[in-house]
Amino acid sequence: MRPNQHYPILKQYINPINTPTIMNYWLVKSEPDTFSWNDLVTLGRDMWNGVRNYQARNNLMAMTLDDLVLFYHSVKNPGVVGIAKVVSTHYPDPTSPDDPRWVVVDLAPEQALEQKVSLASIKQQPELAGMLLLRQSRLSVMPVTTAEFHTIVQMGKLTVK
DNA sequence: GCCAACGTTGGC
DNA sequence: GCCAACGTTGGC
Repeated sequence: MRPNQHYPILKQYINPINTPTIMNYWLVKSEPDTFSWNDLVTLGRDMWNGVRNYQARNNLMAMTLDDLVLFYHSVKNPGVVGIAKVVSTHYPDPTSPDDPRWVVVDLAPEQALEQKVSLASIKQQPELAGMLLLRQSRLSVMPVTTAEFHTIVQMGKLTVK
């Protein structure tokens, strides 16, 4: 994936003045040993399956097409490593065929951060003190505010001109 | 490897 | 409805 290949699209999304529709921002966690950002890049698209928590499930169900999603590596050197995009809204999780409670969305890689935004640096950034990530450490799918999204993107060296 | 946080289960 | 026991997640 060429680093700035998608930059013009990203710029459109993260500039509130030019945003064509209401955008939602999210954060999803994955243990890189299980499924990493590079795995998503390699696949080009992935079904985000396996969520078995109601709060996380409700967040998946609230995602709309083209929402941007911070991709967070948990456990090992935790931090945000990339930006993904919602390319399919929720549908039943095929990995729980006998349990209709659970859903998936499809995600595609949008843009790798130039620099990982570590959990430690998030904790040190006063503007991010209110992040749900810091208050509810076990939640794996969560909303992110527009301001928080901007801050993370800038910390990841994807500054908007 | 340890432990805190927190969600779920099941006894009462 | 309460709560103890237990399992899982995730930071350190």
